[in-house]
Parts: sequence; structure tokens; C-alpha cells
Amino acid sequence: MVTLAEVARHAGVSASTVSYVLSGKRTISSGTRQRVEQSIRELGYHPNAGARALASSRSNIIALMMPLRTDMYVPVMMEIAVAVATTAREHQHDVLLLTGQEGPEAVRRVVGSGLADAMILMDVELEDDRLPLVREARRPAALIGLPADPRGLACVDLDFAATGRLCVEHLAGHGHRDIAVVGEAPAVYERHTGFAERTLDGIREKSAELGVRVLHRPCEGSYESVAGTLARIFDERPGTTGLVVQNESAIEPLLSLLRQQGRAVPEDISVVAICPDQVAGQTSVALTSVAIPAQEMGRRAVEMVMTRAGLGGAPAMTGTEQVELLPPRLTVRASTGPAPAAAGPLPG
Amino acid sequence: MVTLAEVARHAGVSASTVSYVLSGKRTISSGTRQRVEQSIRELGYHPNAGARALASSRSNIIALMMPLRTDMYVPVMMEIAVAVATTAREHQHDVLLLTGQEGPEAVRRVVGSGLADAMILMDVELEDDRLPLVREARRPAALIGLPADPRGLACVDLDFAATGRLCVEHLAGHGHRDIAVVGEAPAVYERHTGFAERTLDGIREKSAELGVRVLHRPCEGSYESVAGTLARIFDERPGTTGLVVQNESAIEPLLSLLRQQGRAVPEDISVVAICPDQVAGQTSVALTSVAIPAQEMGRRAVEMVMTRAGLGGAPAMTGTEQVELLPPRLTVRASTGPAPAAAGPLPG
DNA sequence: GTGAAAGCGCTAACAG
DNA sequence: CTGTTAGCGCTTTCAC
Repeated sequence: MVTLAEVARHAGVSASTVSYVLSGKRTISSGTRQRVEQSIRELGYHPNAGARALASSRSNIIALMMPLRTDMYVPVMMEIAVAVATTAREHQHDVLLLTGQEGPEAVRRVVGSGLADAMILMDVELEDDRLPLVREARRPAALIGLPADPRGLACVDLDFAATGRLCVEHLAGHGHRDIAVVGEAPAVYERHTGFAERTLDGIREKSAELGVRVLHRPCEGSYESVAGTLARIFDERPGTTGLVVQNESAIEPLLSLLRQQGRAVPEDISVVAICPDQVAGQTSVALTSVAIPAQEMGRRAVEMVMTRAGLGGAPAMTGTEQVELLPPRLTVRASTGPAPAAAGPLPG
Repeated sequence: MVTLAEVARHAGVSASTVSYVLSGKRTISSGTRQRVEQSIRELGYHPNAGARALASSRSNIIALMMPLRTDMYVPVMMEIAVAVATTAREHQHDVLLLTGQEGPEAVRRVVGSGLADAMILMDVELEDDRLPLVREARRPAALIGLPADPRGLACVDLDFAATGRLCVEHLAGHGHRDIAVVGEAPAVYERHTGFAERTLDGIREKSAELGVRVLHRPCEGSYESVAGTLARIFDERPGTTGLVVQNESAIEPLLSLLRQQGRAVPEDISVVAICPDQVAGQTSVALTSVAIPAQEMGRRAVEMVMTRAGLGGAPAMTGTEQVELLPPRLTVRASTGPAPAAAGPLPG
């Protein structure tokens, strides 16, 4: 294994000079720099991570904690994870993957051992077990999701309330007066993740404002569940002409069922989905949708912890409250259109 | 920060004793052990990861390298990643998440810096860029997937050839004589990932053996693409009564299209899918399927690197070739049945 | 069964 | 602009 000392000897300089060439923490004459860089290349030197962490008490590692449950929409989580890893590399950091498996203890372990300099928590719940530990850890942390009490924490999330309002605005703008929400699975509401409720709040608020009637039904992702939910919706509100779908796995079954029932999209019924753009484009009818900005959430979370660690150029700010709600963007595709003139029972 | 030295003082022993209590590498009288453990708990001591890595030249970290492309089926990748992380913890290791972003260089960086003790590569291609570096790294590594030349490497994968044979056997057993394969996207074949070809090989072999006719068509996941593929299949082979689907994202559109065309599953046409069990159970018609054993692949990969690192109880064996193909399991659900008596054109 | 002490490879004062 | 040096906290001989 090539060490810094060997590089120093090879380049005819002292160890500290090599170290400073690497870190850029003091000015080096371009002559020495060249020779050192040359030696580094020739010897194939890589600084030892452990030694560096020990001496500098910074590991250059960010811990990313995934939720225990897997009922979250997986592609979004994956996209966040990849964005976190990519952005972290841009800041000379690596990412340690923690699953919820170990529970809140993982926070203590990773922080206590100095394994990670900072952490990012995904799928944060309103009352999250991990938050007390995160607060007392006194390490930069960023949450993806919005807890009930974000005091002293950094959080990024999609502005779900605005998302809800946007969906209603779009449908109302097309003359829909009676809409239904195909919501998340009941378990999601019970777990109090917050985002589902916030979406509903936004939907209800804007509906009230615009005089639109709303019916909300939670819905699992299975075909049967969607069938049942749809049946109950049309049973209770036969005049429904607009649907907002928040459960991504319900989308395909939903479209399939509507087609089977002879309800044309968007002629008879308009559908707005809250889902990744990639999904919205692949369905049988391209979906008007509000995207979940997974990449941006991951990127911002990393930038937040870097800033809070004092590595962003600005001074450190661990402990400051910082809530960032990303504005929703609605993309109009083929699944929404004007409300049918007479919103009566099934056509034909 | 609590250090080992402080624990030692608190317990009235020497630093090395504390270290040995922690590692179990020498026998400690139960008296001292108790006192040390007590002190550790009281002081909330966590060994410093950097110091430990430096002194022992083992980081207790496994690098997991994900593919750059995102056209792999995401839920499977995620499941593998979670299984890797979970199993790693059972072996006192953490997982570092690397994306393909950096390319093969990432291997060099992580290994050179001693950041990771071992690595696991996902989505390995037949001629994978990373393999030369992995070979010269002389660190334990495990591949998920099977390269053209596995010499000196450890690999786990589903036995896709056997999977193909199994699908054909099942359909042939139900009297199907004319089957079609809805394959992966053309890009997957072009990239030479191997698994798609191996599945086909198995399908063709068993078909030849059993006198079944096979038509293969690559297929993207989009609705249009599936529609086109299906049209071409039934155009060319109207008598097709069995379908093997390998592209998971094609499944929902496929079922939806068959229904629209008035082809009942399984009465008119049988469908076997190669996909996670969870997907197979959620579709409108529960799918007879061969599962991708994602969890087991992740788990085995970790166990392989642990063994090769000499941490599995047995002696180390880096450099030994070790190819492990997991046997496929076919689960019969509702999407397959006897071939219709007269396999003619569309019913009705 | 336990201690003492020599590093592991790097960083960051301190000294010029 | 560069060199010297004292640790960082732990593991692991060696010694008893």
C-alpha cells in the first residue's frame, strides 16, 4: 500500500506538503505541486480513508437512512438514493446505506462511531422515532419529508398542499365540479406520514374555494382494491368527472378498469396523477400529472447537510430550522379535458 | 467523545483489555468483562470507526455498486440493496452505496483508500468494464449477474436458463404447442447483460426437446410498445396460446391489452411471467410466475464476500472461482391453464 | 488473565 | 512557501 510518506519521499518534499497539495489548504508553489502530483500518479497513491478520518475527525461519509417499510413507492426512493449518492460525490462524500432494520439505534451507532459526518433520513413520519436522536446527535442532518415538529431541523419535501390545490385548480379550470380522490393505502394514513394528509388538505381547501365537491377514498394498489374503490366512488357520486390519484400503484389498474367500464379518458372522466413523470408517460393514456421531484429532493438534502456542516462556503448552521417545500409542477398530458356537458350516468 | 482510554480508566483496566473485551480475541475473566461492559454502557462508548480502520486495516464496510442505467427493473434492485444492507449488518458490516456514475474508477478509489473491505457489483454485464479492476484489486468481491468470463470471481444469479426451461415445461405440460416470448427491451439485449439471452436459450432448448414452437420478440415497457409486440405476435402466429413475459413493466399493459382484445386469461391464452412475487400477486389476473430471488441474491453475495475475506469461519479464498446459480421456482397462479382445444383465431 | 507500548497513515498546529 | 512534530483512537505484538 502506497502511503503519503512514500509519496513525499518520491517527490522530495515533506509529508505535510503532500497533505496540503491534496487538501489545498495552503498555497503551494506550482513547481512542488507538479512534482507531488506526478509522484501521486506514478505511485498510484490513494489517501487512506481511516487515517484521514482519524486525523481530521471527518469521514467524508453521509449516512442515508431508508425506511423499514417497503410500502413506499419504490422507484421514488431509488431515485432519491441515486441523487443523494451522485450529489454527495460532487461534494467529495460517499453514502452509507442504512435500512430501517436497526431502528433508531442506527443513528446512535453511526454518529457515535464517527462513521458518518452527517445523515439524511428518508420517509420521515410526523412523529418520527429517530428525531430525538437526531436532535441530540448534534450532527448535520436533513429530513426528506416533514415531521410534525421540525424545530431545529432541516427538511425538504414536495409542497403537497400546493400539489393538492394545483390538481383541483386544473380540474376546476376544465369545468369539473365533482371530483374524487383515489388516495393512498389506509396504512399510509394510519402511519401519519403527513404527505397524504397535506395533499388532502390542499385539495379540500381549493375545492371549497372554487365550489367543487370532493369525495376521498383511501385505496390499496391491488386490482381488486382499486375496483372496489372505484365502484364506491361512482355509486356514491355518479356525477364524478374528475379523479385525483395519489397511489402510484393504483394507476394502471384504474385506467384498465375505467376502460373496461366504458368510461373514456378524458372524454368521460379526467384523471390527474401524483407520480413520477416516467410513469405518467408510459401509461395507456399519457397522464396529466404532478411529478414527485425525487432527484431534486435528494440533491437538496445533500446540499443542506453540506451547508450545515459548514462545507458549503458559508458558516455552519447545525441546529437552525430550515424547511424547504418544493413547488409542484403540473404537466398537462392526455388524461384531462373539459368536463362532459351532462355529467350523468354511464354513456351508452 | 468517549474514547477507549476513558472506558479503561473508568473500569480500572488497561486500554488493551477493553479492546479485547470488545473483540473477544482473548479470554477475559468474567469479573473484568462485567466491569468493562458496565463502563461502556455508562459512558455511552462507541468505538471510533476511523481509528479502528486505521489500526486494523479493515473498515467493516462493503461497497455496493449499482448500475449507471436505470432501465433495470427498479424494485428488484432495491430489494437486493436492502438484502445486502441487512445481511451485511448481521456480519458487523455497513454498506457504501456507489452508483455507476463514476464508472470503473470508483472501484479503484474505494479499494485504494481502504474505504471498503469488499465489494458487490450489481447488474454485471457479459464484458464488464469493472471486472479487470476487480480482479487486480485483490479484495473479496461478489458479482450479481454472470459475466462471460467468471474466472477467479464469485458470482450469484438466478439460473435463467433453467428458468426458461421451467416456463416452457409448465406451458407444454398444459398442452400449449405454440408459445411466444415477450422479451426485454432491445437495449437490454444490445448491452449483453446475459440473463435475457440465457433465458431464451433455456426456452429454446426445452421447446426443441418438447416439440413446442417459439416466437421471440423484444419489447419495451410502454403501452404502445407492448401493443405493437402483441399485434406482431398474433399476426405472425395466430395460433399462439402461451406467453412468457420477461419484461416486468410490460406485464400490466399486456394484461390490459389482452382483455381489450377479448382474449381471456387463461382460457384463451396462458401467461407466465418472470417477476417478483409481489408483482405477480397484484395484477388483475394473479400471474403464474418464476420469481427473481432478489433477497437471496443479495444475501448470498454478502455471504460470499464474507467467506472470501476469511470472516466466515473458513479460511479466506479470494481468487477462487465460485459461480452460484439459484434454482428457479415456478408458482402456479391464475394466469395459466390448459391450451384451448382449437387454437384458432380470436374467439367470438 | 492482564499491561505497556509501538505503531497504523494522516492532519494541523507550530516554527521558520 | 515549506518542514517538523505531536497527536487522532484503536489494535496488537511483546512481556509478565
